[in-house]
Amino acid sequence: MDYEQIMQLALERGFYFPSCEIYSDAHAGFWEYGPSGTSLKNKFIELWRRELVRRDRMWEIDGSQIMSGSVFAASGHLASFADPVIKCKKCHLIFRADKLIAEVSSIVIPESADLDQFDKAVAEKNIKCPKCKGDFDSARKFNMMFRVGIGPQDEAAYLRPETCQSIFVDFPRLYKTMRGRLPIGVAQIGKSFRNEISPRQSLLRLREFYQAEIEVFCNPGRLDEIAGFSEVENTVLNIMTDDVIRPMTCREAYESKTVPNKLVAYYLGLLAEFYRKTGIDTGRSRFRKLGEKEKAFYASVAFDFEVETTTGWLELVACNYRSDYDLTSHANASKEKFEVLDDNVKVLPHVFELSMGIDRSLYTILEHSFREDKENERVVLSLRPYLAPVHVGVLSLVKKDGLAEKTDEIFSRLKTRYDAFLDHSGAIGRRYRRLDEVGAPFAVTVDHQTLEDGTVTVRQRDSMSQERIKEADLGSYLSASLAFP
RNA sequence: GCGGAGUUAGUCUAGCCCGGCAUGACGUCAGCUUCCCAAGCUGAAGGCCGCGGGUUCAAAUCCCGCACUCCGCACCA
Repeated sequence: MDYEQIMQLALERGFYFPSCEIYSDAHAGFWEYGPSGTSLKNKFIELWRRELVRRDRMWEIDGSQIMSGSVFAASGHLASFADPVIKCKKCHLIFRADKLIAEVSSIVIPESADLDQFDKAVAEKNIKCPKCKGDFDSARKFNMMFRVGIGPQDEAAYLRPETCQSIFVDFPRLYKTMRGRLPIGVAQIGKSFRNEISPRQSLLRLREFYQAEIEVFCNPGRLDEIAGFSEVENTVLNIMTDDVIRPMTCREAYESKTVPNKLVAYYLGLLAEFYRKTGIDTGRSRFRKLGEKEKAFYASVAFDFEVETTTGWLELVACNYRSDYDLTSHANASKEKFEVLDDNVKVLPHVFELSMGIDRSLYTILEHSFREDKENERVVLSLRPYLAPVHVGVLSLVKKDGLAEKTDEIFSRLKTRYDAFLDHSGAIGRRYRRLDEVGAPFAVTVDHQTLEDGTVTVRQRDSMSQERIKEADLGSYLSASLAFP
C-alpha cells in the first residue's frame, strides 16, 4: 500500500477529504474528517483515555483555542515561533534573515533580535540576493501563529500553536482544587494551529490539527520514585541512539541510563503499550533520542516516537523533558505562584511532556491496517475491532420472505450500543466487500434459517469465515469481541 | 516561498499536441434475477472539464493570472 491508495480510500469511504473543497479559495492545510474518520478518531481517543489518562489517574482538561498574547509572550512563541525573513525585491525569493546574514558575512544576529538589526547588517555588508543579485526589502517577521482580533478594538490574541500552554496556565488552579500529588499528569485533546509555509500530504502536515498532550508535573528530586514502574518494567522499547535501534525493556533502558530516570522510562512504556493496542506495527517504530542540536530549546532530554510509513519515518509523538522552563516563565510573567508542597517540601515542579499528533497517528493506523487481499479480490482494513468505524454490518441475505423485516428488528436492537450499519440491497458478497473496506470486523447475516431456529451467521472480516450463533446471544458476542483491551 | 509535474462525475481515466455533441471503467441508486462472498440483465442519477480573465463564430483543448494536489528544495516547537 502507499500514500495514494490510502488517500483514495479516505476520499471514497468518508475518512477524510479537503476542507471547503467546493470553493476555489480553499486554503491548503485544512482537512475534514468524514463519518468513518470521525468514528475512528473517537475510538482512538477513547483508547488513549483508557491507556493513559485513566490508567495513570491523570486530569483531563479542555482549554480555549484562542489565548491571550501574554501567554505566548511568556512561553516564548511571540519571539521565537517567528522567523525573521527578508524578500528579494527583484525575484521575490524569501530568505531567513539571520541565516543568510550569518552565511555571507559571519555576523551572528539572534533570530529574536529587533528587525532593524537585520536591515542594518544587510545595508552595512551590502548583502544582495544570492540568486539574482537583487536588493532586499526590509526584514519582517513571519510568525507561525495565527493572530486573531478580539472585540471591536481588534485586540491581538492567538490561536494556540500547541495545546500544552493551557495546561501550564491552568496548573495552579488544578493543583489547588483537584487534590492530587506529584507526579501528576494533566492531559488534553484539542486543536492546535500553525501557519505552516507549505502544508503537505493531507493529515501529515496540517495548519489546523489535533493534539493529544500530556504534561506530567513532577518533583525533580524524586524522578526515580515511580509507583507504577513495575507495571511496565518488562515492556519493550525500541530505542534509537546514534543511528542504531536497540530493543530493550523499560527496566534495561533505565538501568543502562539510556533514558535518564524511571519517570521517563515509565511514560515511554505507557506510550509504547498504547500504540501497540492501536494496531500500528510497533516492530516498525522507534523512540529516537534527539541530539543536542535537534532538541527544542526548552528540552533537556527528548525522544521522538517515530513510525515507518510509505512516506518515510514519521514523528507521531514528541517526548520532551521540559524541566521548569514553562512554569518559571509563566510564574515570572504572571506573578502567579507555581510552587507546590510535595511531602511537605516546597518545590517548583518540572514537566515531562508527551505531545501526540492525532491526525498522523490515524493516518498511520490506516496505512498499517490496509491490506490488499488479491486472492479474494478485496481491500481490507484490518483495524482492531474496538477502533473500527463500523462495528458490525447487519445484512439480510435476501429482502423477501420476511428476512428484511427480521433484519430491521435485529438492527434496531444493536444500533444504540454499537456502530452498526444496516444493508439490504445488492449482492451479499458486494456488501461484505464494502464492510471490509471500512474495517467492520463483523457482519451479521439474516437468512431463511434465522426464521426457523432464531440463529444468524456472523462473518469475520479477516478470515471471511462464518459461524452460526443464536440471535439472543448476539449482544454478548459483540460486547466481548468489541471490548477495549 | 522556489523549481518540476498535475487538476475532467464519488474514484480512476480518454479527449488537449491539431479548438467543433465530454469518453470509458469502477462505484452509487431503482427494478428483475440469483441466494453466503465484487455474477447477470434493465434502467437512472451524477460534470459550470479547479477558479477567474483573454483570443475566437466556437475553448476541456490556445494564451494570461490565481488556487489546490503531488514530488524535490527550503522550512519544521
